[in-house]
Amino acid sequence: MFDSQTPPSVESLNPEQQEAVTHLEGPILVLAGAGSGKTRVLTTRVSRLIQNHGVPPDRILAVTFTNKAAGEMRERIRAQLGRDPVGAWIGTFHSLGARLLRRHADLVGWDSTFTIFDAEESLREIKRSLEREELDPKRWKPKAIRSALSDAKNQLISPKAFVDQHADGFDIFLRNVARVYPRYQAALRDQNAFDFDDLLVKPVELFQEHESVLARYRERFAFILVDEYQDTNHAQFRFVELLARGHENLMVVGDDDQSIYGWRGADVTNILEFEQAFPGAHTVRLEQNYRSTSNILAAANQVIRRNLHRKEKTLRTEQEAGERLTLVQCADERDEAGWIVEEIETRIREGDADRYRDFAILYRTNAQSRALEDAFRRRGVPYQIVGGVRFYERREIQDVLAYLRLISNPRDSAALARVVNVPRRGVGKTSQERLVSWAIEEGVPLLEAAQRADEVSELHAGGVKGIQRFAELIQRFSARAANLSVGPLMEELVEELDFLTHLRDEGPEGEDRAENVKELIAGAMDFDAERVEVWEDGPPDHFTELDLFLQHVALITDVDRHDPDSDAVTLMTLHNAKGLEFPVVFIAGLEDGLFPLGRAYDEPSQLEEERRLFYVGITRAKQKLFFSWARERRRAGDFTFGSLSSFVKDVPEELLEERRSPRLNREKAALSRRGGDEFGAGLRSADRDSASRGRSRRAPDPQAFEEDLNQDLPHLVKGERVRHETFGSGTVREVSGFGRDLRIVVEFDAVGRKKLLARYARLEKEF
DNA sequence: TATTTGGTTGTTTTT
DNA sequence: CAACCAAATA
Repeated sequence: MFDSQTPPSVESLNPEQQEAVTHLEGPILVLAGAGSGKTRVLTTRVSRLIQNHGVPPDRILAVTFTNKAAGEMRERIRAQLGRDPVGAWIGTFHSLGARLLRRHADLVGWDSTFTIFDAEESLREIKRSLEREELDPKRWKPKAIRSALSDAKNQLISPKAFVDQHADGFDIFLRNVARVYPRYQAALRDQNAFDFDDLLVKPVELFQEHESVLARYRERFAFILVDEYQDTNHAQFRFVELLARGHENLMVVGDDDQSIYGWRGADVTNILEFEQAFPGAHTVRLEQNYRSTSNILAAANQVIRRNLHRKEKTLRTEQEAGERLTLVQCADERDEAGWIVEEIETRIREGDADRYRDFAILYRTNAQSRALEDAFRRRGVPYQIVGGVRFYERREIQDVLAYLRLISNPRDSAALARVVNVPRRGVGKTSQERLVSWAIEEGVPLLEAAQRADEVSELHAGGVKGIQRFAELIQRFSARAANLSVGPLMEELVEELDFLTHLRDEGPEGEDRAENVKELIAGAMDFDAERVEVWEDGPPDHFTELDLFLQHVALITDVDRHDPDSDAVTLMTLHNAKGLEFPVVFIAGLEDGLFPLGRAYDEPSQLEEERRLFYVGITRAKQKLFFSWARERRRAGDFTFGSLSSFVKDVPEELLEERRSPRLNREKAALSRRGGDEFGAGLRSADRDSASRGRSRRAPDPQAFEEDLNQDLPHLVKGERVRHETFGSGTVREVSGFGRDLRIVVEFDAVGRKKLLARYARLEKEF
């Protein structure tokens, strides 16, 4: 579009875009609706700052939501400028945080060769902390603790502050979190590790506690731009605020209607109250959509206007109406998947010049990908799944990475624990425990203890040998890492461990695992440290390429790995679809209870977030949008009957074309032919398990399903008196959701307030 | 110490 | 219907 045209022209931009692009100094908020060309605005502004205003690229800081977006931004700026904006910092909050910490870790009490713990590793560490506090990980769910810790960190609440606040509080859960937090944080420090949240929190701490450092970066980053501002949390806000105060040359771009990360601490008020936080801020609204047909856009507008808490805006388009949206009713998730694949093939066959890569299927939960994947496999249609079981989270990948982590950071005990017995070295659980306690007694790092395993009297001879062999190997590779790049290093390591053979011996999945490791090595081979880190005056010599590689893989996401050039249908969650666009989009699983999720009915604000997610999904589509839902779906092992999502009911009828899957049509026809006698040989194999439960005998009428769903649940009303088997008598205080997800809050006379799922609680009315 | 078994648990969404 | 984990076995 721009090619290498310089200086970047603003003539092809609309007046609002021009206003944003040519804005020079002071705070500015760009409310950019979906598909309104915000990336173009961001890149053009950066290019112009450099080209027309002589701003040196290294005075610019741009924050994006994904690494991929950062890469694209840099690429487009390069295209506009005709050269790379050398020295400009463009990246995600997390990668920029990591970069800062590489330089200043010592100031916050860490070492610059720190390791980054992913969510899984941090969960293990929390378990260890729980055990050390003698709290039962069964009773206190590590995941719940992790999310509480994450919330605390995102609120910039330090361990000390958290303890002050909750250690003597009335909430037992928070009291326990207060016991774990300091332990957990100390464990991270001992291992010279940060978790994801620390990458945001610690830079803020760094700035707050070291004024001169802050002053330096304030001075340096004379222009700051933040994309997807609606999804920033408090820590991120502080990060930006600290840097921008003073010059306040801050441009934030976002859309409150696309705020979908509230559950992980994102705070919409950041965008809603930007003008208060930065008085005198200029505001520009981009409401002209360049992406979707007017039918699609009209649907999006109608859906989102049901939300009460938003900045009023309406997207416009000059595009023609295009096809109507299609709503398809299916029998179950297999039928749905089959129908989608079929439809894709039909559209390609009929040659609307569509390629596989023009299609995307979006869904609410990762679990839904399974049925879809099966259907694509069966039909031999190329697809790529983004998310779900993430590549870097696979066990074999994590194992190889754990070796590398330990090689790079000898204090990483978590990594040691993970692989000291992989492949088997005869070092079982008890040996490991003995080694750990010896290390603690002697006060030496775990890896040193491993080297001196022969001094640990309680260890068996075989164990000692295994441990020492392991420690020796790590040491040897640490030395190699200094002057060997990652690819070859990893290859040598895997070779030495005979890791691929080890994997292949494991069973049927072994070959796949071996392939994954090969892919990892291949990736490491073309790893280019320059992509991760730009050191103005060359990399300090205590960093190896390995260190940077590990940082890179810790922060890479699945969306980053999405390859838009391969000709395959994209399957991903609605969350992952943010910022992307496709000519044809399917939104699958549009049933109440699934999308919106049942528990979203607890809180109006949660329901609004779900609706924004739906809005994000709709606005991904350029030409054609499909909705699908299934009357029956297997979820968590058992069958669920569903009804059409209430969200779809907000889409005006005249925009919708309704269809049934061929299978439903056949069943319906068969049914009416037999005049209501539903017994028979006509059932297809997919129905058999449900038939065996005697369910598919019922007329497949959605209304009937709905009623059936509720029939054995008591009809409960606020204020009513009920009786529970164990809790005794109480009064109904709150009723939300319906069907399977009917939830109630009961104030019990004896035990107080409880949240219950009616499905399980077996409440009886009391008279 | 390693492997198998059986029971439990859980499904939002992710940097 | 997983995947994960603890206890029971080989």
